[in-house]
Amino acid sequence: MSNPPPSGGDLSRLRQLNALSAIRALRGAEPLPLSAIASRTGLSRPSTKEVVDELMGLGWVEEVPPAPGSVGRPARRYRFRSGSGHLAGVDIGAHNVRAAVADLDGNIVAETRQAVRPDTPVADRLAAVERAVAGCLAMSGLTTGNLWTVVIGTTGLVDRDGRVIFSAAIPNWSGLDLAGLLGGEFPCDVLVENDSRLAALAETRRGVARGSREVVFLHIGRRMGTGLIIDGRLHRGFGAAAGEIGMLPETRWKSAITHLHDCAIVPEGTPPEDAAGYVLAAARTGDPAAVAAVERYVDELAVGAAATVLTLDPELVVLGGGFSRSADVLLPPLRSRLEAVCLHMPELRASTLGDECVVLGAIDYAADHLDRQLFAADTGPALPLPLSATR
Amino acid sequence: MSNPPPSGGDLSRLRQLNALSAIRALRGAEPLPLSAIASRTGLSRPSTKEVVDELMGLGWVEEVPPAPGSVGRPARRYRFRSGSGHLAGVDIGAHNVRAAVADLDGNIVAETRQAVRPDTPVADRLAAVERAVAGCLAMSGLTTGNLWTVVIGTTGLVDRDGRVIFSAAIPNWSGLDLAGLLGGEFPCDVLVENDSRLAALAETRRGVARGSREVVFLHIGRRMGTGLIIDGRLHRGFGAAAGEIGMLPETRWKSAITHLHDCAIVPEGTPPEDAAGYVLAAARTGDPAAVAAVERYVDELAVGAAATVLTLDPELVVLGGGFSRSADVLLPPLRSRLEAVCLHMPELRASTLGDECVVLGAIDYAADHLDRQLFAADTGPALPLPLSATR
DNA sequence: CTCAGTTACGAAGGAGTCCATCATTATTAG
DNA sequence: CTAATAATGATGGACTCCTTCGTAACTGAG
Repeated sequence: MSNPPPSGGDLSRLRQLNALSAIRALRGAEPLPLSAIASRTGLSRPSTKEVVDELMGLGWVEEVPPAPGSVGRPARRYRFRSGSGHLAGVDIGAHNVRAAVADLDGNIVAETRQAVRPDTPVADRLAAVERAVAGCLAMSGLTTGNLWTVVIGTTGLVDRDGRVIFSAAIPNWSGLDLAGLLGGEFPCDVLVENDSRLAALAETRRGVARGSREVVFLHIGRRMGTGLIIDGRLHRGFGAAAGEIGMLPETRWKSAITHLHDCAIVPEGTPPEDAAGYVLAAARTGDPAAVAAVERYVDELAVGAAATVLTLDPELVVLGGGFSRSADVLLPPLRSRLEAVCLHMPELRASTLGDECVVLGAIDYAADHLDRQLFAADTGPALPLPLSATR
Repeated sequence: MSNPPPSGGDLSRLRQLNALSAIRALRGAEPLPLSAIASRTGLSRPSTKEVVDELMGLGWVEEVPPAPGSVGRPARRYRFRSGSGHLAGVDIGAHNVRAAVADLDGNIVAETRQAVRPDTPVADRLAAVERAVAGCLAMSGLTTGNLWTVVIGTTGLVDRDGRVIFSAAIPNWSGLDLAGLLGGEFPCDVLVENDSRLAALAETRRGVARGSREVVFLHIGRRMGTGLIIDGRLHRGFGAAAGEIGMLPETRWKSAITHLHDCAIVPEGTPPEDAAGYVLAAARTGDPAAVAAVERYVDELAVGAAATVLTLDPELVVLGGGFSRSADVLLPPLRSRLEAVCLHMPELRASTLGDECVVLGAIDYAADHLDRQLFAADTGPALPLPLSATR
């Protein structure tokens, strides 16, 4: 008997809604005087005062000194206490384990990186995760008790309980119950998500896709993957397998990289991980063999990209991943391939976030999680949260 | 300066929320006594009474005679006045124009069909639309004034303003401003949507996909198309071109039908539109040539289906359209093709709604539109609606 | 330095909504 | 006809929000 949500309700519920409304007005904004909060929440001035006082009592909001220099009595200013809690984001890759800690507004306060190798044992990799987070906390004078949410990004498919269903990039990673293993280390929610999806999220929040609600993030590198933003939110799919267009043989995504690796111009003895970069660089200078190899590579890339774009009809396609540094070489041919088949051609842009994009996306996902807890319109009490304990 | 929504607000806003909560409890349910409404809305009994009285005054709710046969004072019962407004759905196809009128709960009260031909001039087709709707209204003793929303479904791409961007099935249909042309005929919102999408919606509301929030609807027939339900809602895409995977040459969707048409077993002189049905029927009896033709057809169908499924990872794929009557023949080979590539295999089901599915979907879309107007949490006044005028 | 002008603060009174409680009423079972 | 049952209707109290008005603090001109 899952009743439809109460949604309306008590007087106290109204107060709660107004408090959330005030938080929403204050989040990520400059310190605001009461009158500004009032106009943004639609409340009257006295009511706003009462709400803000309550939020100050709970530790959600703090007062800052008034701004001088204007005529009239100076207005008291308030701001969201973004430092009253913190979020951690982790990126577990084959070669690196990155971590970052941010405040509740998503501003990064510390960041660390640990080098690992693809064959690093699982236990060591997990230990590296803990060291990376501990390092961030130490750098910012925090403890795990200050963390409200931890988000882990990793390669591979992750089910909704935080288990790695399948990962090709890290040995023995498949089947690992990441949320379970790391959940014990932190006294808060620990969420696990696919890395490409988190990167996609970061692009819509602080990257080139800011403001777009329908975005396809195309991860191009030694492996290819996609992250989908639909209606402004991460799309996971029913079985957490959304965006796996590369499984379709017709896309040839798994073998596409060979067009770059096997290019004749690559000097003998180049390490395999550098070959693609070499060819892309050569193509930029106009080397005919390199250009031809890139064209063949993009031919393959474009099939899966077009399938994704035709299915979803996004506003924007963002190129990310290791090869996105060579976007100037890749974008024009990709654009012409897509234009040939797309009814509605999306914009194409290259990511500018760099290697931290997954960690940033993890932080953004944690912030979203907080928002969901706070603003879920149809849930019961939403306000207390850890704060009541930490103040 | 689009302010973030007020979301909280006034006392009257709280009353409004509670009124909506009561409507939600009453919608589509049996007549309910006050105590049941109270427990579903979370309100106290006296408050519920007040809210329901107000809703009766506005015409949203009506009282029905108490149910006898139980001990104690009989409880007054209330129900949503689903007949206080009506919704119209229209399906404009190449061969038929269908219309239906339903009450606010989506129960069909009248339905009509007009035969047209692919080469019927645009003006005549539009006239048929008006006759079809007028017929429904006449059958149920209504006028256009009783309509709260009209939804038109049609083949082709439809932009968000209700213009047909492109349609291959109906000549001179491309570029037509359907919403503009038909909007003048009705004193209410007129929405236009792609027919496959509406069929998909109908499946999730009253068909085999009821209860699923991630659904791919595969329209198979002389033309192929898809309708996507993501997170329980129709996905249109940024440029209204979502689901057009058939544009990708690798899917060969446009030529797939020839495998059925050109099958050697089709008797000389069979009209083209019956050839496919003949082959599918023959395949059911085990005719080797027919089975082989169907296999080849499904080979082509499966590529686009797999691309859509891999991109979205739905819970369920519904086969609809003319050929879905032959689902027993088509499903097994399609299933094996998908299982070969899908990481997470969705369920496969055949539609059971039949030819009215687009009209039903149009009605459901109209009901959704009403819901959005009513329950949009973040909008200002939501309650008045046409009722205040019609009571 | 003083005073007018401006802007924000704070308190008081009023209105609307919700809740808990209790006496009353209508029906069925025996 | 009486007892038991279950819903109704009315009263008073609590809470939140709004409007209004007098007061406080700061700027800038004379």
